[in-house]
Amino acid sequence: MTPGESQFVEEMGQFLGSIGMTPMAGRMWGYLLICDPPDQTAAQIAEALHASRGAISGTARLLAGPGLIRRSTRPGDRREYFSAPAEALDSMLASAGAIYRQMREIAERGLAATAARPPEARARLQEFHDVMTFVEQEVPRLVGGFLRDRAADQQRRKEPA
Amino acid sequence: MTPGESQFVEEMGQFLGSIGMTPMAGRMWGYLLICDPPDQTAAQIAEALHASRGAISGTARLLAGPGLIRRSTRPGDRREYFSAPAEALDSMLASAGAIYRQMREIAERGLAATAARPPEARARLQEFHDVMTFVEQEVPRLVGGFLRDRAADQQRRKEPA
DNA sequence: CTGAACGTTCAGTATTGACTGAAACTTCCG
DNA sequence: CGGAAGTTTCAGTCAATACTGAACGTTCAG
Repeated sequence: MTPGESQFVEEMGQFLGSIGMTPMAGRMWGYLLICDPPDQTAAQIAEALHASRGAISGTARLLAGPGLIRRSTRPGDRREYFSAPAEALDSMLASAGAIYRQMREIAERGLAATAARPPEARARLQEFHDVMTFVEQEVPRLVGGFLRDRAADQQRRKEPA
Repeated sequence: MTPGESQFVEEMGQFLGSIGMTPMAGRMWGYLLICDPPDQTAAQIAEALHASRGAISGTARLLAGPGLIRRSTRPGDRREYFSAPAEALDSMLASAGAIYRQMREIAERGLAATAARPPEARARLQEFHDVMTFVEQEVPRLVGGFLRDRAADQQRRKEPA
């Protein structure tokens, strides 16, 4: 990796670390976005990131869970290959959607807990809940549409009329 | 606070804590969403949350920065009042937008750092960048529209034709 | 079967950082 | 000018947790 690439990886680490994931998850995800070839073994990643194998193993589970990376194997090759495929963006934004869902659910429990209160005391929480509900429904739809359009564009570029 | 309300506050704390904010920020924000009256002094909040005044002070700065809460004063009253007004939702979603902006910026630096690479090696990062750019632009617009419609609805309810 | 390569697990470590509580600062009243 | 009420700041403490590195389990080659 060039210094610039290394800095990109590190920035991804810091950023994802700052929003609740581990720094290593950010580094690994960032590295898999720019590495060549796109499929890398755990050992390659560990060396590139100067990290222990244990950290890679744990982080791989973390990222594979929500579908941010893909694990694949090859016939006659015992090693496991990791990659950050294009579909991962769907997964990533779905995870982001899960955040909104959680907030909506918390708001619902809060509304239940304040059921005895006068409406004006619950108005703020109610609005919070309504906005979360809206976002939870509409944002995935919006982004899904964008991804579909984009995929269609690229298809069209390959097979021009 | 009833046990149910207290649990809601705690859940907000855990949740915001899990996505990069401090637990105290979540608790304070949650409490301000359901407290009565809606304006509370630092001392009242500290007592309700069983927290130190120092923690409230620091957290108040943290939340007031991105506009999640409002600080207000009253004539003849040296105390400061905090509240989580409806406008705060705008601010909150704007902050969420800031996350997408940061990711876009990081992606742009990454693209710059990999400028020498062949296009297919940069495709994943490019797509990531494009999606972030789209989300950064369109999500605030979408939510803004919802909030505007909602405000209009409530206005209409107050002044029926 | 032996040994190597690979992956996982887990105890230990080191760092981060959230919160406390006391001290300092500011503002207003008598 | 005291003094009280409110707020901020900051050093210290404590818990959480990200990562390391070694031991273990597993799969395949010779």
